[in-house]
Amino acid sequence: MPELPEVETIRRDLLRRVINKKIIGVEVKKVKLIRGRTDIFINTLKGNSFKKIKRRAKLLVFELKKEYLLIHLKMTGQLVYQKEKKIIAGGHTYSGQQLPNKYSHIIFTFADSSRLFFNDIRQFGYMQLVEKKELERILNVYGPEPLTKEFTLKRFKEILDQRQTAIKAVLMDQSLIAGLGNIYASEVCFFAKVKPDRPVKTLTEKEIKDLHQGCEVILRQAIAKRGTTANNYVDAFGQPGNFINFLKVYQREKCQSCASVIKKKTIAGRSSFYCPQCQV
DNA sequence: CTTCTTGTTACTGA
DNA sequence: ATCAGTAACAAGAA
Repeated sequence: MPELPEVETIRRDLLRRVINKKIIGVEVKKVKLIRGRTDIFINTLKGNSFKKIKRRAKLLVFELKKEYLLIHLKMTGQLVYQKEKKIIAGGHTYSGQQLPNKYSHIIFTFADSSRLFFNDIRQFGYMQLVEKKELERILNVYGPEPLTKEFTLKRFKEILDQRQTAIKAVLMDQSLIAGLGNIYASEVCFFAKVKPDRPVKTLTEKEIKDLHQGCEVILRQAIAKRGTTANNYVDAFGQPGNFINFLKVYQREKCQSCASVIKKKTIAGRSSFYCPQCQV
């Protein structure tokens, strides 16, 4: 499930490969993954090029000459970049995984014959063209980016203030804090030694401080390890992330710190993992 | 066959 | 009007 570290990894992977390359082909195999009109989508992208790639929460923003292409991977979306197919002896094509596959729903071809595949098993992800005004309206709904300096302890306290719900629900709410999903919200709670179902109003000063610090520490570590492949996430080169080896509680059977059996409980409609020994 | 997976949103009720 | 909780979406794995 791509969350902030996974989406950021893809963004950085793609930066040097696709920026300013002319898009010469746009193949749409599944119209439902495009929000808005498909003909406008294709006509706008053909001959265009990406000037910048930004990320807000889990949303990728590709800046075109005039408009913006939004890409959300939701749960099973992949963005995989491949250079021109190499033909080896015997006529077989060589590449890591053979693309396109049956889940490659949208394919961009660049002038140098390299391609960008949008794969999505469950077809929840989407691409959408927006004008600047609409972009601002969409991005304004998100809470602060946890890896920027606007995410101060003071701001975090303001976000928690007066809230009548569990800490993990707050961490996962994109309108309050941008980019954390089920995996990293669970890991941040472990970092702060706080049970995910703790009502926000019962948190101590130190716990709040640790939760705030945990957001930054966990996300930075996860980016350094190129994200978590718990299911089918891959980076822009089709490679899995390595942070799964560093997860403390998410989908673990035993606590990586004290070997207690990890407990599982549904919070805010999502399965939450925690150590009954380490977390209070 | 049933159950489980999760990001986002529409909807419901307080 | 605001906030919190939940069902629904969808398709594949076990």
